[in-house]
Amino acid sequence: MPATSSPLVAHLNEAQQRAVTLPAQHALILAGAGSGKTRVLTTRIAWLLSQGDCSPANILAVTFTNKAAKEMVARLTAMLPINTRGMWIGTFHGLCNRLLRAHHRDAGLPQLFQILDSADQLAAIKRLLKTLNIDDEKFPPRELQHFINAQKEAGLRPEAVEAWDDYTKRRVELYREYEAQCQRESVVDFAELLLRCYELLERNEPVRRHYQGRFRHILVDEFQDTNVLQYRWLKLLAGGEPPASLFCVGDDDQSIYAFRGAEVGNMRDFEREFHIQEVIRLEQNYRSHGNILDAANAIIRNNAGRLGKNLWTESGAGEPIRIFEAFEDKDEARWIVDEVQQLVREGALRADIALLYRSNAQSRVLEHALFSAGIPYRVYGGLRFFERQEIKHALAYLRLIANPDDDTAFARVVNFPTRGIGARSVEALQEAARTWNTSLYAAVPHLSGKPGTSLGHFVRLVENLRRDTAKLQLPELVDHVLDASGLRAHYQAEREGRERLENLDELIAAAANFVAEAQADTDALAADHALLADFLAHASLEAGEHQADQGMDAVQLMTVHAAKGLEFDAVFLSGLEEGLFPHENSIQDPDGLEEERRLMYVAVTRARKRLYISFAQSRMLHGQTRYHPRSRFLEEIPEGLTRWLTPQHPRSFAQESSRGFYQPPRGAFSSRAATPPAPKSTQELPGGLRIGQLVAHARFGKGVIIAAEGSGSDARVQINFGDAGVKWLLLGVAKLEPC
DNA sequence: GGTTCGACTATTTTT
DNA sequence: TAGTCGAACC
Repeated sequence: MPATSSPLVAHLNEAQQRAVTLPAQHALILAGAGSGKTRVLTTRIAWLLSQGDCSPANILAVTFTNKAAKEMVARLTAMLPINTRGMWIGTFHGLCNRLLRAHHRDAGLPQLFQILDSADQLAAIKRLLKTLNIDDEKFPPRELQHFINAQKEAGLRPEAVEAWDDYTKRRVELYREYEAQCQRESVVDFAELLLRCYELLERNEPVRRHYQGRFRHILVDEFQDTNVLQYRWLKLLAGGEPPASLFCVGDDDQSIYAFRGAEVGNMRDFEREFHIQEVIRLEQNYRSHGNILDAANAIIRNNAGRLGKNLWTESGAGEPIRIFEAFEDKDEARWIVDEVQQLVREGALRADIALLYRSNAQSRVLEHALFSAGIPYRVYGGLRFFERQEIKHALAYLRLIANPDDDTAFARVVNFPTRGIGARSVEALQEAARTWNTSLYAAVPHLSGKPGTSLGHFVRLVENLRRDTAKLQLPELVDHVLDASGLRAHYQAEREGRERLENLDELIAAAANFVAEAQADTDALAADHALLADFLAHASLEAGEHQADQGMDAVQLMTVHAAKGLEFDAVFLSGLEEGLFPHENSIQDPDGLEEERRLMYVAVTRARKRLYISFAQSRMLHGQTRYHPRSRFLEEIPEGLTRWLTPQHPRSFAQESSRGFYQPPRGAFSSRAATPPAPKSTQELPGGLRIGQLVAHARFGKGVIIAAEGSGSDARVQINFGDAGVKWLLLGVAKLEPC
């Protein structure tokens, strides 16, 4: 049967069909925003299976987020009558966890090893520094955490890190100590999951051969987001004899995670190293109207070194992009709220409207305006379920049941709820643990004298928990721990404890849910508390939903990063100002600026029908009023695509000079040095002057008009005379010559 | 052992 | 401005 006549691919466009029906070979699919990427990925799997020469067990599909993995499974289940159970579909971390559990001995880990999330890792590092008596001013824990993760993500163990200066040498030493601590405590951080798994496959030939033989087709989602180690991991798995087919889908233009190690260069490397003959481009967009796509294309064209791609659509041009200039951030927010209300009056669903911004701090003004207007809204970001304090406490007790040597968990709850074990006792215990080279838990018997008693109680509590829960089902186990640990009583006594108690109950529900899903899967439980360990891994690997009432029809607020992969009928993109978007920390560096531009590209392509872009002349930031010129990205949108809702002022001094030859000094965006707002009342200044104009003054020399206010005989302008400083001059008094 | 006060800091974030 | 964190204090 010819490929195109198969019902599986009949509804796909030509490029999609080509991608889906490729023979078993390596492939790179450049999938533009809204081009049906997930559809291609899932249909490809279905296609492979329908061809009859591979079984579900031969498929490995890798994603970055649990959400993406779940969606893939859901779509596949809808598409295929078969069960997806034999397939390995999951996140890099989830799959590595699975491999490490299955081969824990070969990987040098106990079966019930625990997974540290970022917060746990940071706590572990702080504890390490304390034990080693190291000044955390000189080695800031966060920075050290970043250093360690960066090494691991580059595939480097301490002995492989090149260190020339003393500072780096010292950090490498701490990396080594940190590793030893983790090993002692049987815990593994996120980066370690990947590195350990990579090393397992690399060093253990039978294991490697087994998986290389099993996975005939490896499919990768969001390939542009892979880091060095993830790419190596993929190469290793695909590098059997015969090799598996690597099917990578990605979009270099949507690479916005370089700051956390993503390596866009992997796409080029893949193309070269795997001799990809033909990169398939999915350029037909099914999401946005033409004007929006044209704007996105025009913006991203300013980036160098792209793999190249141009989005197009069959739907019409649609509406122009609306641009609004506000006096200050509050006005911007008010205007957005007015427009939102108008849209809702016209019948739009609030949930189809998104308010996007570059950084979280910007949400405050918007929330305030929405709240005042009584519009329901939902903010993405912030604490997630498994990151909540009370949940973390409960999990710490559960972790001690699974593994009492988990010092992070031990330290977290040894005195919570308080049971008279103060900092002194813990310090003494840490000292003992160090001398005897044991975990905190195991060090308790070594302590003699008075501090032993309350610590002894705690150890007995953990022992009892282990014993009493051995025969319990997971939800009952959790329930028992909440009571026996005193957590429930603690929050019951607390005034504001109501919500926390509800969350604890929610944890029991989550456990029940987990058991139900685990039973649906085949995996039988082997050791005691094995299911508990699985549940704990699940809690670490999947921090859960981003809060909030989902049911309600609410306007969606989020950062541009968080919006990646989502789409909305109407998108408001606010704060399009130099220093904010592009962010000032990225402006100096060409690569940073290109990543900001990709971020802008992502933002624009979120909109289906209507896109609003706004900026404010002044904005409250860090307790200071700051004046930012409008973003250069606005200038990159062709004029024919936009409609200014406010008069379009020419770009001012700072705007012109911030690009090209003149780099403003650092801090140029602070209130002192930059451009105050041009008041609406004096947009056209007397005498044919305008903001941004170069003028000459008899005493101060040449300068640029950067602001104006007042009218009539009161009209004043602010001029930046360079060396002579910034002055306010009365137009009626000062003699200014345009030049 | 818990509270309060002042200093400090301030993109983007999944696993 | 506002939120977090650590140290001093009760």
